[in-house]
This record gives sequence, structure tokens and C-alpha cells, in this order.
Amino acid sequence: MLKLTKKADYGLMALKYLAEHPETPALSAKDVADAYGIPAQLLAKILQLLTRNGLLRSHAGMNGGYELARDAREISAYEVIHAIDGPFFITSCTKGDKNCDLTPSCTIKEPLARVNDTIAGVLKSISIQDLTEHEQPAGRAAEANRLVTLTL
Amino acid sequence: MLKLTKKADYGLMALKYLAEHPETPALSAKDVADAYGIPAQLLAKILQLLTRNGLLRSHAGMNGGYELARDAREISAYEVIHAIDGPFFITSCTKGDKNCDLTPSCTIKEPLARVNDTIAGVLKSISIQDLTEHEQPAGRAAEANRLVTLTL
DNA sequence: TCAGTATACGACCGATTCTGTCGGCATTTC
DNA sequence: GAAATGCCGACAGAATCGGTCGTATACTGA
Repeated sequence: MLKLTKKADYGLMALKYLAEHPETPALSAKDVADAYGIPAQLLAKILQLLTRNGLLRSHAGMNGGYELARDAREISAYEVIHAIDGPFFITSCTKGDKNCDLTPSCTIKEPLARVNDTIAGVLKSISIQDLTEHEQPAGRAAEANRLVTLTL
Repeated sequence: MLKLTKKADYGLMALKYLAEHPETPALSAKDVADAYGIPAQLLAKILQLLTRNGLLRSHAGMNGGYELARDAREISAYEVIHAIDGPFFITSCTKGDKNCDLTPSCTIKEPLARVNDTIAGVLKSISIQDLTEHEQPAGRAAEANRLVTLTL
């Protein structure tokens, strides 16, 4: 539970990889898949999804492939997850959909919706760029702290 | 993805219900299940799990049932989810387990582990008591803001 | 113009996980 | 001892997920 799907994982990894290779004009799905040992056809579908959602630009034909549609700083982890797995809800019945099927307007949903928003906020505050800065100098000078507000 | 299981939902609802009925000595699984339209046998197993993990006290026999083992303020949503669904990881391969099965030490896990911790922190900051205070006066006077720090 | 490389997309199946049920047993109260 | 309740393991149906296949389409370069 509360687990990212592998697809979302793969998508994040792929975007990170693309962000780390800005010099190359485009990388094919196979390139990225090989780099990480991901099933190529599966990754291809994921990259297509990301393209459809405007996070990547694709280019067919020889020497084709994918490139980031925006600066890595401008793409959030939230967008990636949303593009791949669809709307983001931690509870099965959130008021976005039809109302809760459980009988008496299950009152627990409302506080959990706040939690949902908070988590979404955390994911929105993380960019692909952030993912690439994984090697931390021992002094931890490069760390960034972000404050997220949870309103109950 | 990133969705609570129904069991965790049910568990939270049940604890909330117990917290809202402090006067009664003990409520049976059936009582709670009927109140929410949850399958009784399923809820029973969930409550047993919560008992095993020290969040509830149980009492067999007639007029038996469950009661909170601690004050509702002292039970966090995190504990409930953890008790029901087990260890909390947003990624399938977190360094807790055997290392990532994907080939080159998939570097994305490390930043995501921070996200994981942040989300866990959010859930830890929410108590069952918080869930019961769902009706907000229009003035929003009773709201509480909590700050969560995300360290990248 | 043709061959090769690449994306695009839908259908499908096997595996895993989740939800819910059943049956039997233990414990307490009346 | 009977009724109510918790305790526990096994299991079946359903849903979701992961991954594959086949085919169509688009672009490039010789």
C-alpha cells in the first residue's frame, strides 16, 4: 500500500536518465531500458504516456527518441506519477469520484483528503533535477530543506 | 498507486469510531462493522491485527469487544497503517530489503527514500483524535497547521 | 524509393495482491 | 453449558499490475 507502481518508478528513472544526458539530442526507449535493465517495450509505453502528457518530446525515425519537454527543474515527480498512474488519491473513495460507497458518508475521508493534499504537495515540490543530485558531499552543504504544511 | 488499502481504511474508521464512543466499555467487531457497513469478518481480522500490535485491547466473551489501548491522541495513523499493512515503503525496492534488483544500483531510490520518510512523518503526526475532529466550524478556528520538513 | 530504425497503440495473459468468506477453536459471561 | 465474542489459518474470487506481442505509422539516410 501507498506504494509507487513500477511503471512510475521506471518513468522517474527514465526522466532522471534523460536529465543526466542533456548533450545527446534524443535517447531511444531502448537506450534507457538497457541502461537500467528495464523491459524495453514496457518502458516504451511509459515514455509514450509521458509524451502524451507533455513531459517529453518524441521523435520517430533513425536517431530518434525522447527528450525532456522542459527543463528538469520544471518537471515535478507529481506530474510524472500523475501522467503514468492517473489521478492521485490515497483513499479509494475520494470525493473526486462518486461519493463513498460505504454507508454513512464515511467521515474519515475528509481528514485523509488533507493528508492526500499534503503528500501531493511533497511530490510537487520535487523536480527531476532534484533526483539527479543524489551524491551528497559529506558536509551536506547541498541539501535543501522544504517545509510542507499540513492543515488538519 | 500510493493508495491506502481498504483494510487500512477500515482500521482507521474503526479506531475513529471507538474514539468517538469512549463511554461504552467495549464495542464488538460486529458493532463497528454494522455502523459502517463493513464486512464483519474482515473487520474482525483487522481489529485482531491492531490488538496484536498493541493499539487495541480485546475482551472475549459476552459483552466483550475492543477498546483503545491508549488515548486517541497517542495513536497515530502511521501506527495503524503499519500494523495492518506492514512496513511502509513507497518504492518496491527500498534499501531495507535486499538491494534493488534492477541492475545499476538504481540511484532514484535514495531521493525517494527521503520522500518516503516525509510521508511517514506526515502520517505519524496525525492521531486518531485528529480524525474525529472532522466538523470544522466555518471560522476554521480549530484548525491546526503542522510543518513537515522534507530534506532533499 | 527503399530499408532500417524508431515511436504509437491496442489486445492480451500471467502473476501478484487485495478483499472477503468459511470453518474451527478458545475465552468469557450468564 | 449455552451464547456471545475474540482468535486464527486457509482459501477463493476479483482487481490490479507487469510485461509481451503484433501491427501500424513516422522519420532518416543512402
